[in-house]
Amino acid sequence: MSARQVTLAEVAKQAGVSLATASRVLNGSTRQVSGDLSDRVLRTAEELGYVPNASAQALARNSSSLVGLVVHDITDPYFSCIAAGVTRVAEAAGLVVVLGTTGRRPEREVELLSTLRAHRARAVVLAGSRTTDRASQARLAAEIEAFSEQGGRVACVSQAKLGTDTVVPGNRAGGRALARALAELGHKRFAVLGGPTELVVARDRLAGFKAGLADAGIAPPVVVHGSFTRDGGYEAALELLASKSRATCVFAATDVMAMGAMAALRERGVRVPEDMSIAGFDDIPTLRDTVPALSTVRLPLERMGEIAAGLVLDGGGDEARTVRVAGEVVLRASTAHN
Amino acid sequence: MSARQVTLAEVAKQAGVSLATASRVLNGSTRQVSGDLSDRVLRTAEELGYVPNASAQALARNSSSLVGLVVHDITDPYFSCIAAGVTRVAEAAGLVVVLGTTGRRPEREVELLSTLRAHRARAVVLAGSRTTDRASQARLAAEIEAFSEQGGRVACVSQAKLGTDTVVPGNRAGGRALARALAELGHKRFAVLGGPTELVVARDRLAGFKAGLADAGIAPPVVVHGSFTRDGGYEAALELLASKSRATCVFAATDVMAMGAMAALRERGVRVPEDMSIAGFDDIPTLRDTVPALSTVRLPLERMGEIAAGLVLDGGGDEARTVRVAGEVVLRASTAHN
DNA sequence: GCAGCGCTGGAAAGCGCTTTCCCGCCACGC
DNA sequence: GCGTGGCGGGAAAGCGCTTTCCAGCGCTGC
Repeated sequence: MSARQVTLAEVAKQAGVSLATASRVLNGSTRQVSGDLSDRVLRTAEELGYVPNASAQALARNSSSLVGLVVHDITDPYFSCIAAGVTRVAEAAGLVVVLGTTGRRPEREVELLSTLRAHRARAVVLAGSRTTDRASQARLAAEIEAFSEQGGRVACVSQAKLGTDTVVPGNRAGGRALARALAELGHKRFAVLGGPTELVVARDRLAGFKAGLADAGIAPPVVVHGSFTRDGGYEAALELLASKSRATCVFAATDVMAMGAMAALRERGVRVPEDMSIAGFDDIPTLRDTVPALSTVRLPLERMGEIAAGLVLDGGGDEARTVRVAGEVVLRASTAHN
Repeated sequence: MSARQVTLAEVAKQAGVSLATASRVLNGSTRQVSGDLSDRVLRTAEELGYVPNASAQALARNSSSLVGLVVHDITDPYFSCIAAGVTRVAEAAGLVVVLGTTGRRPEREVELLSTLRAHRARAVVLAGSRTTDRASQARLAAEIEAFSEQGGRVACVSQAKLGTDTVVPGNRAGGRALARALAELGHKRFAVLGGPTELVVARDRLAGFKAGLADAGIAPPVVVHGSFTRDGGYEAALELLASKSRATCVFAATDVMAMGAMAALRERGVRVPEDMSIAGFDDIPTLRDTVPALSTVRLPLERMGEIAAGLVLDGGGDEARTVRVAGEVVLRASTAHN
C-alpha cells in the first residue's frame, strides 16, 4: 500500500514536458498550450491517475477551495435545510464545504472560525443565531474581522449588525403577521413559548408577535422561555400548563419547539387544536405531514442557504449586503377558530 | 483590508529565534525547546495573532486534518443524525469535517471521494447506502482503493463488502424481528413499501421482513417499490392503495418513507392504525412525537456515526473491521392489534 | 532585411511550513 | 584533560504546486 501519490512532476516527466506546461494544461491558466503537448499531458495524467494536491495548490495560489458552514446542530431541520442550500451552491461552484457544529456554544463558533481561517477558507456562512451577550459578540466580531482581513468573505443567516453580508428572514414581520392571523381566528388570550432571552432571533419573533397582538387590540401574551429545541418547547409547554394560563392559542418561537410543545400538550390531555391552538415558525418540512399539521410562518430555508452561499461566493463588493426574505403565514390544522 | 496573514517567519523574527524553533514551539514536535525561548515565541505569536497555515502544514507533513463525510441528503434525518455523530467525534479529535452530498447519484460519490483525495483527507465516512449496480460499484471501489493507497482510511455505514471498515446495522435481523412482532399483533396480510430495488439496505430490510413473516407462517407481502424519501413513500402508498391490496399492515423500508405513506393514507381517508397499521425503520427522532407515534426498528443513528468516525480515526489495523449494531423493535401507536 | 511583436515553452523562485542535519555547548566518565 | 554523549538551536532542504520571467521563434510592417 501507500504507493505515494502521483505528482505533477511525474506527469510532466512522463509526458516529456516541463512542470510549468503540465501545470498550465491540467490546472487551467490564462496561458495557452499547443494542442499537441496538451493532449500528451492530459493523456499521461489520466494514465497515471494524477490528482492535484489541493494543499499545495492552496499554498501556491494562496486561496483554498474550502467554504465553511457553521451551524448549532445539524440534526435540527432548520439547520440541515440551510446546510442543504449552502452545499448545493458550493458544490456547484466546485468548492468543498466544511461543516462545523457549535452545540450552541458561542465560543465554539469563534474556534471554528479560527480553524477555518487557518485553512484559508475562501468564505464562511454562519447560520447559527447570534446572542446578545457582549463579550462573545466582541470575540466573534474580532474573528470575523481577522477572517475578512485575510481575504475571506463571511455571511450570516438571520443576524445583521456584524458588518457582513446577511440573509435576514422577516422574523419580526412574520411574528406580527402570524399574530394578526391568529387574532382573526378569534383568539383573545395568547401565550408564547419564546426562545432563550438572549437570542436575537427569539427576541425579534416575540417582539413581532406582540406587536401583531397589539395591532389587533389584544392583551400581551404570557411568555415562557425555553431553549430553541424540541425539549425546550416541551419544557416550556409544561411550564405554561402549570401556570394555569387561560390562553387558547400558543405561539412557539420555532417549529421544533412547537413539536415539543405539542408532545407535552398531548401528554397532558390537551387537544390540539380543540383545546389549544398552536403555531410555530420556520415551516420545517416534516411538520407539514403531521397530525395536526402545524400552522407556522414559512421561511424558505434551503433558499436562504443558497442565498447566503451565493452572497459569499460571488466575489461581492466591499459593502456588506443584506438580503431580506419574507416569511409567509401558513395556517394549517393546528390552529382553529375560537 | 487584506493585511497579509502573519507567518511563522514573522513570529520567529519578532521573537528573535529561528524558524525551526518557532515551529517546534507552536506546532508541537518531539524536540524540546527551552522554557525561555518557548515563552517568548508563544507570547509573540499571541500578540501577532498568528494562525498556522493549514495548507502549508498539510503539505509539509503530507497529511491534513480533514475528514470527509459523504451523505445523500443532509436534510434527511437519517443522514443528519449520522452526521452529528461523525462531527462530534471528529471535532473532539481536532479534525475538520468536510461535508459532501450526493443527491443520491452514485457518480457524485466517486467525484467527492476524488476531491477528498485531492485534499489528502485523512479519512472519510461514506454514509450513503450502496447500490448493487456493477459499474458504479467498480468505480467506487477503485476510488476507495486509490484513497487508501494514498494513506487515507475509509469507513462505510451500512454496507460491507467494500473492504473497508464498516458499521453494519442489523437490517435483515431488524426487518425479521419487526415482521414477527407485527405478526404477533394478529396481522395476516402485509404490504411492504420497499426502497429502490438496487439498494442493498432496502433489499436487506425487505428480505428480513419476508423471512420474519415466513417464520410466523404468513404469506409473503405485496411489495411496492419507491425511492427512499418522503415522496417515495407517499407515491408507493398511493400505488398500494390503488392496487386494492387487502393488507392490514404496511412496513415502510424507512421512517421517512413511512412519513410520506402516512400522509398519503390520511389523504385517502385511511385511518392509522384503525384501518391500517404502519411501521417504519430507523427511528428518526421527529417521528416519536407525531400522532400516531410511529412503530419502527430503532437504530442508534448518532452512535453509528460516532462508531464510523471512531473506526476511521483510531489508526486502526490493516484489517477491515466490521461493527454490527442491532436494531430494536419499538411498537408504538401506529400499529394496532388486528 | 531587421526591429518589434505575440506566442509558446521552460527554468526557477517562491507559497508557509516541517524536519533533517549539523554545530556548539555542557556534563560526564575515564 | 580530553573524548563522548546528549541536548538545544539554527540553516536549509524539501513538500507539490503556481507564476513570473526569460528565451526562442515565426510574423508583420516598414
